[in-house]
Amino acid sequence: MVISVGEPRDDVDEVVAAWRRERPDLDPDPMQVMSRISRLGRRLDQQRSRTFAEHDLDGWEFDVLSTLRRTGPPYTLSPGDLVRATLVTSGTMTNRIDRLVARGWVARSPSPTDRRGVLVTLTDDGRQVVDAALSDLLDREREILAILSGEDQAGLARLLRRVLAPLEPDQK
Amino acid sequence: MVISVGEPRDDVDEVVAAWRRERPDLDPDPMQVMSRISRLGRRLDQQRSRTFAEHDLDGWEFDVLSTLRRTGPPYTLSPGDLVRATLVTSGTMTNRIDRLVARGWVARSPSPTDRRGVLVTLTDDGRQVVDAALSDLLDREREILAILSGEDQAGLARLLRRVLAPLEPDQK
DNA sequence: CGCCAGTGTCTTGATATCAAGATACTTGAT
DNA sequence: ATCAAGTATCTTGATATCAAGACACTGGCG
Repeated sequence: MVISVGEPRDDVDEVVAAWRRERPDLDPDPMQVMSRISRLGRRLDQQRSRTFAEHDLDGWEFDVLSTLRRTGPPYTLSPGDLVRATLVTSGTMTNRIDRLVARGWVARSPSPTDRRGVLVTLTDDGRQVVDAALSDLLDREREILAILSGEDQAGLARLLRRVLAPLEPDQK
Repeated sequence: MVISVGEPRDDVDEVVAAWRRERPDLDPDPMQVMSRISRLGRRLDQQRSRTFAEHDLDGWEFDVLSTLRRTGPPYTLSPGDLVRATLVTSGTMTNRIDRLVARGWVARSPSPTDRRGVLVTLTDDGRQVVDAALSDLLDREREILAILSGEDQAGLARLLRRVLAPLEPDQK
């Protein structure tokens, strides 16, 4: 993989160069993509934490509240729906819902159609918090992406979609 | 952002469409990139865990051992170097080194030049484990990326580098 | 109608992580 | 030579997460 003149050099370039030196028998090219996705995931999480701190909100809280918010009125999903949307285990979701109930941002109620089931509903307070935080989050994300042209952003999204789609279970 | 015919539709497309409906006052385009990076980060972690399980290795163990391995002989770094390379806190790294010492994969020794300092060195066992795991990891990553042409992989790496570089501290 | 494999949620116990701070040492300025 | 500020590592206490399993209920099939 050739790095054209004028491109910034980042930590992953150093890592790949080091592997070429130490393990010349292997081709480290996949890291050019994979390590950057990992590192970006962590850096973006750090950014998100900083943005949400201004709203007294944790990243995981936003994940749950925003999932409920974007479904539209009556802002209700089952714990199982939330598990599938957020890539955490069921035990983790039980714990998260407990804490969001304690904060007054969601309410639990029994499902009227399935006696094993529970419904989780966003409260008015919860909706206000997530609405304000989302606006700030998008502003901050837009700033980070401003280094790319609109076309490059769209191209990046398209390439990421193609890699991600086969990794998501139950395709349509 | 227009989705051309023939592109796969993924969960993030659904999320973005939902936000356009529920918050038409906001532009959710940044999510097309940011949410996919987050989700890919988690999915790739899951893949890595499965690959490493065959080597009785955890993802965090690989992160530390591989950082030492790629520096070349004598495979030695300070805890501080490892902290900076792996994006975890110093307390976490102390704990990780403790466990790797217990496993016999690294050894601690006092720094000869700084009496506050410690040196962490990969053992022969540690080197064998990380060498075998790296080969498998790259094979698996190559399979996942095979959905893209070589050119698209290089283009994706280039776009990711441009987004990541400004988020890494102390640029050169 | 009654059974049983499957499903939805929660509980338990172990563990990895972080933030904040303690401790010991180094470095540079005076 | 001394001191203050900075640096490197480790400790502490709180917390979020996961894997595995318990429990109650559902829905299809004989």
